[in-house]
Amino acid sequence: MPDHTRPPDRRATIYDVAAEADVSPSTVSRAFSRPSRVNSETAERVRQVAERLGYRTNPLARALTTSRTRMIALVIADITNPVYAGIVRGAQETAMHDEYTTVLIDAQESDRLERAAIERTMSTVDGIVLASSRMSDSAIRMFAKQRPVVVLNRAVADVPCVVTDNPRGVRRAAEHLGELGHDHITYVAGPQASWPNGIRWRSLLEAGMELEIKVRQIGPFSPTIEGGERAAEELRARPATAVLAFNDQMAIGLIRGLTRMGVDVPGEVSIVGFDNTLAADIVTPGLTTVAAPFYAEGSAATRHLLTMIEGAPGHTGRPMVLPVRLVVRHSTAARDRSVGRARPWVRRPPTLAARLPPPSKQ
Amino acid sequence: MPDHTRPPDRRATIYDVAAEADVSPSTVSRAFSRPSRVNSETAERVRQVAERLGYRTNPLARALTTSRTRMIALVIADITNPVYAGIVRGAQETAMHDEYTTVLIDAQESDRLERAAIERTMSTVDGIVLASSRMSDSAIRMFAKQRPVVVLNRAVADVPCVVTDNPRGVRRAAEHLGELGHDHITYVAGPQASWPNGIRWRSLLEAGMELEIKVRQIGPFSPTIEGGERAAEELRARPATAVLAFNDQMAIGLIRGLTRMGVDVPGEVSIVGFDNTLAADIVTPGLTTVAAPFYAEGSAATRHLLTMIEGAPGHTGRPMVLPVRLVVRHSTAARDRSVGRARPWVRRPPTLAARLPPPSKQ
DNA sequence: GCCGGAACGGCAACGGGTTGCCATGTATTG
DNA sequence: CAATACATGGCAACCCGTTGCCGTTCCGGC
Repeated sequence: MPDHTRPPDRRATIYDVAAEADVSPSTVSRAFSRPSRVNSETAERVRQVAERLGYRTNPLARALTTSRTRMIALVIADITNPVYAGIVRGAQETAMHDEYTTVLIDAQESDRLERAAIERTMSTVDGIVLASSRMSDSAIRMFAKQRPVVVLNRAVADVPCVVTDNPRGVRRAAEHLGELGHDHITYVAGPQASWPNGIRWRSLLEAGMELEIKVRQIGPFSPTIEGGERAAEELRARPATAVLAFNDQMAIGLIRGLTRMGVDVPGEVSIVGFDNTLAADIVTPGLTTVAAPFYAEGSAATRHLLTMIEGAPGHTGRPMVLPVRLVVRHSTAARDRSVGRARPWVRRPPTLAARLPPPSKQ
Repeated sequence: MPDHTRPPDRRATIYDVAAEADVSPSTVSRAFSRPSRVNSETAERVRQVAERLGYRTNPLARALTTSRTRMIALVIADITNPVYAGIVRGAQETAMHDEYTTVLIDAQESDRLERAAIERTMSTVDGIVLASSRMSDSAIRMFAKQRPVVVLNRAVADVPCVVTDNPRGVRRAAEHLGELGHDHITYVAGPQASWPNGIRWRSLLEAGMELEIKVRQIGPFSPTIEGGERAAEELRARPATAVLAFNDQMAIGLIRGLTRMGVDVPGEVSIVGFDNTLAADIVTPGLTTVAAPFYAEGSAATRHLLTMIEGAPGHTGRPMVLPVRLVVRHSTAARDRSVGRARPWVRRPPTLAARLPPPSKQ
């Protein structure tokens, strides 16, 4: 016979409470999980005893039979990327509101790590939000078969997805540059494996067609400040007057690289970024950029996941699309028509900003 | 009698594997958790069958008996603060290396939220790292009684702590400013509840004593760019030539605010920040700042926590101290002696950087 | 006074592993 | 060759709740 007298350091269980309140363990269980199923006076007594004994129901034991842990996993590609802070906040607040706990997994931009981490975590969570997954579509679908999954920032067939309105963002950026007199936009590409990178380029192609603006692409480069600086060097060989960068980090790298080369931003080259991270507001000149609603992304994806967990069918048709907006700052300006198209950049003494030190590692 | 023929969608259990491999469930269990306890050929066979059936041991079920979940909680004060990215990385990589999963909790700078989240999570994790906790010492000690806890960026009696060498960082900053000819340093304070804020000010008092530099404090201000801008306004009434800010965000706000007021940084005022966030390298002029080893902090705290979980006694003597270094950029310069002490700031036309727009929300 | 049904509480079988203890068979030792 | 030790594997209890099912009790209605 199990001995349910407990040493004082052990946490109280329903058995301890049951013994003390002189009811059966099942009654204690029901007093908490299905109060309507038990006499209100009894329930009250049980709750009093539980309180006195410091009883808390053990979520693990509960999960074992209900197979619900009230935990969800949020997988992000790179926690050092500030973009994810808002997403995490949105997801976590939404989850917390429904009394779910969020397990954050940082995949460190690695397909392999991402898979391994998910595999280890999957059985302990009720569902998964994949923000900017680096895994293949088929891998994602495989996970989606075993647990509710919502994909963020990417469209995967047969899996519920939440994306931002990349086409509209690109379109707005192109319009803005067009209005400033630019008739040619260079897209500085990020990682080829990145889904947003692909759709941004395609959207630019389309927008260019409609607005009668020529477009071209250079890259891919790493989606970092260093990547942007490398792109600046490449731009030296094939100058441009208007640049759309894959993200803010790269745009900032471009500003730096160009400025250091003596090219005036926005005087000679206009630059538009993507994401509207805090840094866009700090860099000189302030970066014109397409702002995405990160908090709303995390929140929407999580809310959708929670409804799926509650049993609703995942909406696997078209992805849910969230609106974006263009934030105009000082990195874009009217095209300088005095400068010839063929060789617009003249060597000139570095401007103030060119005295910036080379980027140093954090 | 339990029927262990399983529908194909259910995950395989040790019972399925046992039946298939023609051994008892306990042998399957041991084949994974204590391979030495079972014949190597048998173990191999079991593993093969398990592989074929796609068996994974259910961590919840395991936790129920072992009361080890191989999960740890990492509680941070504010995920939108880039400072925590490195800490999270360090913690997570260290945990992952030992096959632990990290549950990230964002307390959103709220004592209440922090407590509630920990309370809900505590029973499902083996230990907790509190990075910049906003709770009271006694609340922290209470949690520490129930689970292994390591505190980061704060010293709490009777609980293992990991801190950075704030005194040395402040000292190095003061020396640097002293060498540049500054004989007076103004400390721009962050949140009073913040432990680092207190120790930084006390360290500055001490350093000032030794180096014969006068010090004073203004604030507290919110530890954000806006807070820094507000501090800049207050500085107008009580000018300074050298400022040490609680963190980089505030330092950047100071640079902005002062520049907009027509004050030259570093010509008229030298500014030093704390943390060496990415933004310190992006702002113009580049921010001189005290760099903390975030990754190492997260890593060290986690490693210590893991040893405690494995049964080692927590080292509750002096906190573990991690080294810092001063990163000199362009926000500090020799004191401009042509400017009078009493009223150093002359109104003058805004410099280039003063054309910056006011800060806009993300 | 009898009957059907609701309210309430307990029993016992799970869920999926872990582990102390014992039984058997084999290897080692004197 | 007997005695002992060790290697293996199975039994069954246990971790801590949850829940289907059944027995009582009590109530209102006829």
